[in-house]
Parts: sequence; C-alpha cells; structure tokens
Amino acid sequence: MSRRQYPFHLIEPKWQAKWNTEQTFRAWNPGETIPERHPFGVRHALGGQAPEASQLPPKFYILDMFPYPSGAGLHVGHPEGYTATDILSRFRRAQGYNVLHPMGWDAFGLPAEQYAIKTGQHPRITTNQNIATFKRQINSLGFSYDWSREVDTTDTGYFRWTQWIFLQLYNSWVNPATGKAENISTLVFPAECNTEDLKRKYCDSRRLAFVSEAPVWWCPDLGTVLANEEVVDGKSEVGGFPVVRRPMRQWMLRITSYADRLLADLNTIEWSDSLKKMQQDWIGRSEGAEVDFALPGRPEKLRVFTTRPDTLFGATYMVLAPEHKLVSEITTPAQREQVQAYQAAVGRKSDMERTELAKEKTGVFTGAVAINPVTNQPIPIWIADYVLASYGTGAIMAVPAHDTRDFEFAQRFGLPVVQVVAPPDANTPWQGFTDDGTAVNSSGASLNLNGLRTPDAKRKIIDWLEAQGFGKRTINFKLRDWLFSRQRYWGEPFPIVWKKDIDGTLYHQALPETELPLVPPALEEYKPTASGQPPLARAQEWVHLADGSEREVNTMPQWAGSCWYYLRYLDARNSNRFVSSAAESYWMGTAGKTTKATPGVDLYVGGTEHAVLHLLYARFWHKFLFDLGQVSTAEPFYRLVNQGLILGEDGQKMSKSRGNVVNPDDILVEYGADAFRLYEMFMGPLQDTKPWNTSGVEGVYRFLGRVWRLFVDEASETEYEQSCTTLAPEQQANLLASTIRLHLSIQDVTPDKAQLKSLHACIKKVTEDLEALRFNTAISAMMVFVKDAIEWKQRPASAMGTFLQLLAPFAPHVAEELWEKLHGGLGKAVPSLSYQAWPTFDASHLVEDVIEVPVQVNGKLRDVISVATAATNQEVEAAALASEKVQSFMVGKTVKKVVVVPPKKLVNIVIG
RNA sequence: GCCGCUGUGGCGAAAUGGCAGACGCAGGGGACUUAAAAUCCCCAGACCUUAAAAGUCGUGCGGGUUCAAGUCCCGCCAGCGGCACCA
Repeated sequence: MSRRQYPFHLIEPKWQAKWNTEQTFRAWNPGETIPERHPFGVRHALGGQAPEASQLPPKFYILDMFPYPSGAGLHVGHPEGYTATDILSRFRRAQGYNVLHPMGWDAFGLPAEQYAIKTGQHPRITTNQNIATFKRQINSLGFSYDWSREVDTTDTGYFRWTQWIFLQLYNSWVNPATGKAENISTLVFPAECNTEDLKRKYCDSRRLAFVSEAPVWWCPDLGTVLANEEVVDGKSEVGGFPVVRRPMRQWMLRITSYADRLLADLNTIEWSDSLKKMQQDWIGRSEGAEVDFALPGRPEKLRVFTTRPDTLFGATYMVLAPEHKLVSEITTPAQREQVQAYQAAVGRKSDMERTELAKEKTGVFTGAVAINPVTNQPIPIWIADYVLASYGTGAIMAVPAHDTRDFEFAQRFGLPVVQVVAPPDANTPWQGFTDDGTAVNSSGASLNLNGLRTPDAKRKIIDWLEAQGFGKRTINFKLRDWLFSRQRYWGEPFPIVWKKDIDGTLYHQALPETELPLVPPALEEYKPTASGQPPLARAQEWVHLADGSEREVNTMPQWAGSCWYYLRYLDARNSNRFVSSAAESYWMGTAGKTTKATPGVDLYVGGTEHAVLHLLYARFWHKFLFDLGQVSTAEPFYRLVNQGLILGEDGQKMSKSRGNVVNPDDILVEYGADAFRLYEMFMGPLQDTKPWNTSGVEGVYRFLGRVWRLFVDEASETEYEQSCTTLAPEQQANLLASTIRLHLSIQDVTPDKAQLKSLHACIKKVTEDLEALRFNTAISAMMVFVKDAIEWKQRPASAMGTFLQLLAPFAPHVAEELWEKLHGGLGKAVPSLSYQAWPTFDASHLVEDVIEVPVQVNGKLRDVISVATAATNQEVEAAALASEKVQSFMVGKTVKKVVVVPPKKLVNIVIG
C-alpha cells in the first residue's frame, strides 16, 4: 500500500468511539432530560432540562429504508442512501433542527429460515450474527444514527406491537358512510342476522383482516403462498421460482377498502412522478358502469363492467372468463363438450402462457345469448381466456369496432363489427379506433346518443341505464386484497385461535392483547410438515390449547414488520404502547414549534424496488392507524427520494455470479470512511444509476489529503510517523493528537477580500446544493475552495474553520479532527463540530470591482471584455462595440440590434 | 403495445434560455527523487491549419421558436425502468 494521504485509520475510530460514548447523535423526545453537557443541550440552551415539545427546536425526521441483514453483509449500494441521509442529518443538526435519524433491522425473512432448514441452526442465531456484521459495517462509515432507538422486527418487544396492530385490523371494519375504519363493535346487524353464528359471519365478512378461500399464488419451491405484488412474470420475486394458482384458506387484509384514499392522497406528498405513477397503475382505478344483460329464459342477469358504456350500441357479443360461475349454467348441451374442453385447457395453462401477448385469441361459443339492453337484440355469449375472472365482474360486453382485443377476437371468429364512434379526424379509420370521438349509430327507442362527444355520451347513457334499472355508475380497481399469511417459521405468528362450533364448524377468534407477544415455538425441524402444513404445525403442544382450540399456524409476511417500523423509532423502548402519543405528535405531527418541519417523515430515502410493496402496504397501515386516531397524519412519508442503483465497474448490475461486487470493507481499509462517503456522493446525482469506479475513490481521497495538508504541518507529521511505528493504535492516536501541529500558514488574521469571496461562494453553493440534495456539485465547490486556499500564504483560522463546517456533513471524521486541532490546541476540550451553527452566506463578499462580460457577434463568442461593476447597460454596450475583435467581425456590416443581458452576463451584437 | 425517465469528451459528470464540458477519473508533459511511489505545476472535445494566432464543427437524429437552445416546441431513434389482454 502506498503512503496514506492522512491518518484516517486513527482518526476515524477515535471519533466514532467518541460519538458513541458521548451519545452525540441521540435525538431527544419531548419530556426527556437532556444531560448538562450534551452538545445539543448546549447549542439550544436546554442542557439539564426536560423540555416540552414547544420548547424543543423544530424536528426533522430523516429515514432510511432499514435493511434485511443478509449473510453477505453490506455492499456499496446500501451506504449510498445512508450516506445521503447522514449528510442531510448532520446539515439539519447544524441548522438547529432536532434531528431524528434512526436505523434498524427488517430481520424476519426467508434466507435465515432456509439456512435453518439446511443446518438446524435457529434463525435467531443467524439473524443476530448478521445484524452484528451489518452494525459493525454501518458504524465503520461514521453514520450519525441514534442507536438508542434501534429496532429489530424479530424482537419480541417489537413484534408484539406488529401483532397488536394486526388485532386492531382484525377488530375493525370500514364504515361505508364515513369511508373510515371503526371498531367492529359499531357494526349494525341486519334483521336476518338473528343468530350468533350469522352475526359472526357478518362481522367476519367485514373485518379488515379476514380469512378467504380464494385461489392464491402457491410457490412449491418456497413452500409458501405469495402476494400479488411478490409475483413477477409468473415467478416468485424472491428466487424466481414458478408459482401456481391454487385455492387455499388464507388470511387477507382488506387494502381495497383504502384504494381510493391510497390513490387520492398521492397528491398530498412529494414523491417522484414515476413512483407515484407506479402506485397509481398498481391501484388501477377506472371509472365506468356495470351493465346488466338479460338472459332469455333465465331469471339471473349477466353483469359486465365497462369503461365505455357509450359504445353499448356496438356490443355485438359477450365474453365470460372461462372460470365464470354462469358458464356451466348457460352452456347449451350442443356446446357443452367444447366448452368443458376449453375450460380444462385454460386451467392447465400457467399464468405465463395465458398472458403471453403474441398469441392468437382463443375462445368457444357457449350456445347461449344475452339481450343487449339498448338494441333489444340477442347477442352470442362466448368464453375466452382474454377475459380475466379476477377483474370487474369476470365478464365483458365486446365492442369489436372500438376495442383492440375485441376486434382481434371478432376477426378470428367472424363476429359482426358495428361502428358506434366516429373519430374526430375523418381520415382515421374507425375500425379499432379506441379513443374519444363522436357517437354514431347509437339510437334506440328511448335513447339517442348520436352526435354526442364520448364523455357526454357516457354520462347520458349511464343516467339512462340507472333510470331503467339496467346498470349503474361504478369504479373498479386493479388492486386486490393483500394476501397476508405465509407458510413459514421465521415470521410473526398470528394472535388467532381456531375454535369448533357445536356443529363442528371451525371459526377464528382473536387472542386478548394481554397474551401478546405470541412467540413462535421452539422447533427441531424447520421444514413444512409432510402433509404440507406450515412448520409451526410441528409444535403440537404449542398448537393445541387446553380448551380444545388450535392456534393459527401460518405466519405474517416479511412486510408486516416494515409497515410501521418508522413509528416505533419515535418511542422504541415503550412497553405500554406501540408509540406514545406525545412522541408521535412531536415527530410526525405539525404541533408545537415545528413551523419549518413537514408532517410525517420529512425525508425517506431508499431503493425503487419497494415502489408497490412496502410503500403501498405501509401507507395502508398508516391510514388505518390514522382512522383509529393512533397517528396524527394521513400519510407516513411526506417526501421520498429513490437513490439510483450502483452498478459494478463493468457497468453491469452487481452480482456474485458476475464477480463485480464491491465490498465497502475493502475500500475502507485503503481509503477510509470519509473518502468512501465522499466518493459515493461525488459519483453523480443521488437518483441516477451509475457505475462504481474505484480509481474515482482515489480522486476524492487525494482531495481529503489536500485538505489535511492545508491544516497540518508536514514536518510535525513526519516527526509523528517516525516515533509511532512501534506503538499500539490507541497510543498512536494519542501521539497524533499531541505531536501534530497546525500548518504555519494558519493564523489568527482577518480574511482578505479574495479569501472571503472564495469562502462565501463555497458556503452559498454547498448550502443550496444540500437543500436540493445535489451532493456531487457541493463536493466540487469544496474542491474549488481548496484549490484556492492552497495558494494562500496566510490562511485565516476563522475562514478555514468555516470551511471545515461545510465539509463536516460529508467527511465528519477528518473535519472533527481538524476542527479540534484548530480550536483546541494541545489537549484542550472542544465541543463537537456536529452542533456548531451552520455558516451563513453573505452576498456582499461576492461583489467584484470588475466583471468579465462575454461578447457575442450573431450568437458566436468573439471576445470577453472587462467592465466596472457599476457600469450601466449603455456603458457595457459601448465597451462591447469598441472591442477590436468585435470590430473585426463588423467590417462592412451594419449593427441591427444589440442585446445586453443584465446583470452584466453577456452582450450579443446582431449584424447583417 | 402503453406509460415514465435518460441520451453531453476516452470515462463519471456540470451548466435560473445567455462563454458547453465546472469538478473528478483515466491520459500526456514537466518539477522533486539515484529511482520509484507520493506530492506539486502545466496540457487536454473534435477537425483544419500554423512559427504563433486565428478558424470551422460540436450536447442521439431531423425540423421549429428565439438576438441566443444541452435547456423550450413538434417528429423520430436508442437505452433503462414500470405496466402488460385490467374491458
């Protein structure tokens, strides 16, 4: 290894240890006693007091997506977001905020369980080891987390409250009158619910946590069911194993009751457009109508959902999903064989095959017809797998003229195509025209849509359908209820028992809150049972209760713990409540003196992979808790930023198999944490995807070396190096502090004009860039300052100290060390740089006597002239025209126009 | 197929409609050194010339608006991401 630029290997552990023992980054809740000498107390004159919320400075809550502590440890992608939030946290602290910046572990999950199946080692042990590794690595980067608030989703003190929230969901329903969740006890039973059993069923059909027998995604390789959001292209998101559709008894959460609010409230939060779009698409709201078609000779109606009721006159056939329950009833004997064969063929197809796009439309005629309510004509009913049982009513009216899929189907099977919409542009062919236009061929006995523009036609026909009792306005969502149970061991057990009725039917019942936490039983064997039961079923003594009831043996999905961890941080050690209302309203609300703060989490940074999983689930739980009055905001994460992916040096996604994974530990040994942090931020904009380049680390490392040498006398450093070789690291650190002297150029003098200009330009740029999360350009501004300062014969201590304050959020270790040297001299105690007030920028220092103004002729740069700052536009123009270079371009031409861009930015002379 | 984002030197990138390429990497030259490393200084978009200067072209492609376009508008192309028979 080459000679170190500066002794980061001594500085970094020294400051990390100091921050740890002094609890420098402890965030204070209202009512907590702040120690006398804590730098936060000193800064805000609150030392030794226990201030109320109104006495505390404004809060700022900066949150990272907490990691799953895998066995592989940290890779360089993790610290990207963590570094950004840490810089912001340190910046906000300096600005005087009470900053909450916590970290924890999303530690339930499959890898620890699979390791347990392989080796028999309890997931608790694996998890603890992995957490220890992660924590060591995270700490080695000098992040300013308040570890007193660390959470671990697998800790009983944590998951008892996950189970508690589940019980609240179980005991709640959404009142359609208010659209909000209430306790199940407010349900009013209809008259026909006159037995305990019927009442129970009525409640169960409305609970936000309920049991369903519907078909679910079963992943044989993982031995568990998965949520819609966890299935990607017919494979499991984790591991990429095939999944099959299979009816099973499962726990669901009624997230669909919140679909509307989850969509609408996206407008109240600052997330990227693309992320909002992903959630919007996932929720998939569409407005339209349900229309009933009569079935000749049958009492029931065939109900369809359509977003284009205005095209009803063009509905020439109907299509049912092959699984639709009416299919077997309406199919004529002549068609039965064909229909059943088709149903069987579809059932054998994987989901992948069914949604494959290139394939031709398939389907079979049922032999039955339905009556089009506007034309009164019979139209044939088909079944086809392009209609999905799970969306709308599982049946459609087909308007081949104005729907691409219906058109393809009609072409294939020779079904009639009737135009009912005229495109706005007469040259556009009407066949397959799916946009808005004008209704044509759309009149009947009591309804005429002809000539109406599509939106008006929709309105008119829905009014007509409602008046006639043929249908009604409806909104449909793509969002499905959330499948909430898994057949795993390493997850939260459900606080539910199953009881038997007198007649032997099973029903579920919640455990009382006093029995929480419900801890998973000890097992010898973590595999599912031979009969396919979840692993918890192996613990017979745990499952079977004295009263004959049995415990639920499914567990909650990994998402459960991450749905509310950001709330637990607010009051992480509270054993009476999941969070106290005082802590919740101070950190999440806008109460008290938090004028500059925003409601909820002020900034949440994480990867984009959670766009429709964690971020949707957490919003759902938060809204539910809001309805119950448990939290004070409707949204949890006010502002969210997705950090971009860091690719390997080869420009490919980092992966073990490609061998391009960069381990932060290796970088730290060679260059130190400050250089690592600086490089992660210098690579490019936080949100962008960008490749790693280790020699880029070298660049910022050299920069830190230059900073060091600005402040430190090299002769004293050589002295130190010669005498420390035989000492232990701790003694080396002491020697470092006592031997190394400040650079002789550092003097107690007033900065001159040029120095103030350099410094204030840097303050301005760094401050503005931090506000806007432009870390890369903030760093280049500091590099420019250092270039200037290297030239200075005298380096004013005050200006150099201010620079260290700007550097501190990015490279806190070296900044603290130099700050201490600058202010403390030898052995004198200096308060941590972390709570020094952020420097303010003074524009008057940037004013120059003479300004260089570029001069263009016909838009091309021809000269740069110097003009006095006080010069008027006329004087600038005259000076520009007088320039010799400019003159040479104007020979034989006339000046048509002169544009002078204030304030002395540029002159453009237009000639011709 | 639909939606969103992004296209700038050899590379990562910068630029409220106003000097394109700040800052950094890699590269070249020099100083220091017995030498190397480290450090410090200088050069560095392409082209064409030149003794030097100057000049021409340049932000994916084609148009447009403007005194002035990487930036705004229209039409393409490519890459990345999301959704994908959602009626």
